Amino acid sequence: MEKLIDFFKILSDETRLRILALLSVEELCVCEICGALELTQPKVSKHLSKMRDKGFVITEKKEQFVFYKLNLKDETIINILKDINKDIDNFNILKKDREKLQQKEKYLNECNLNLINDLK
Amino acid sequence: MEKLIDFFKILSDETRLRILALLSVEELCVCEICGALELTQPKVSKHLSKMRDKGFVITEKKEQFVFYKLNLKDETIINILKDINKDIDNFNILKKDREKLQQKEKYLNECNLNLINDLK
DNA sequence: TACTAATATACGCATATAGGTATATGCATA
DNA sequence: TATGCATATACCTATATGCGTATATTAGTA
Repeated sequence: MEKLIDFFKILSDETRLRILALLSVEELCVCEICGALELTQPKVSKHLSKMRDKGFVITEKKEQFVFYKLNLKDETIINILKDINKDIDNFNILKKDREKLQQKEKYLNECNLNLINDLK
Repeated sequence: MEKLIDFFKILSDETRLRILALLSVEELCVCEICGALELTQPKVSKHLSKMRDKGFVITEKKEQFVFYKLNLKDETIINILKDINKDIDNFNILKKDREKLQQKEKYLNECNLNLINDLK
C-alpha cells in the first residue's frame, strides 16, 4: 500500500498533477513541460526528479533532450489517473495545459530561464 | 481542482486512507474506528476532524456516539475511492481492517484509552 | 579550449504535517 | 452535584515539503 500512498503524495501537489496529466498524453522533455505549464525549469525539474525517484516516470535521453514518460504498473494507480483524464473537462487548468501542449514545438529549443521569466 | 488536490492530500496518509476505506463500507463512530484500526482515540479523532473540515465526511450524533459517514459529491473523487475498494485484496491492511470491522460491536462501549493501550 | 543549451542540484527559508500526551468539552446519569 | 463516557482540542516536537535563486553538470559545437 506504500506505493499507493506515495502516488497520492505525488498527486497532492498541483504542479505534479499537471505534469502527470500532460504525460498522460505523450512523453515530453523538460522544456516542453516548462513551456506548456509556464513554470520555471528548476521547479519542473525538481518535481520530475521526485516522481522519477518514486518510480512513476522514467527518462530517456534523445539528442540533447531528456524525455520523461509515465511508468505506471499498478492497476489501481493506472485507473486513478484514467479517472482524472476522463473528467478533464472539469479541471480547467489541466484542460488549458493540454491545449498549450499543441504548441509544444514552440517551447522546444526555447527553453531557457529568460523565456520563462518573460512569460510571467 | 483544489478539491481534488485536497482529496489526494487526505488520501496520502495511511491512517486516513484506512479510515476512508472503512467508511466506504458503512458509517461508523469514533470508537468503532479506533477499535478496528487499533489506533488511539486522539489520533483517529484528529484525522476525522481534518476530513470533516475539508468536507469529505459529515457527522451525525446518535445517542452518545458521533457517527462519521462519507460525503463525496465530485464524480472523479467517488470513482477514485471506488478504484481503491475494487482492488482491496491487493491492500492487506485495508482488507484486515475490514475483517476486524465485523466485530465492531465489541469496540462499541469499550472505547477508552486503556483498551487501546491493551491492544498494543 | 571557450561557449551555449538542457537539465540537475544545492542552499536557505518558510510553512505544513503527523504524532504523543495531557486535558478540555459536552452530555447522561447516579 | 459528582462521576463517567465519548469525543475534541491544545501543546510540543520532529520531520517533511515547496519555493526561489544560484550554481553545477553534461554534451555538443564554434
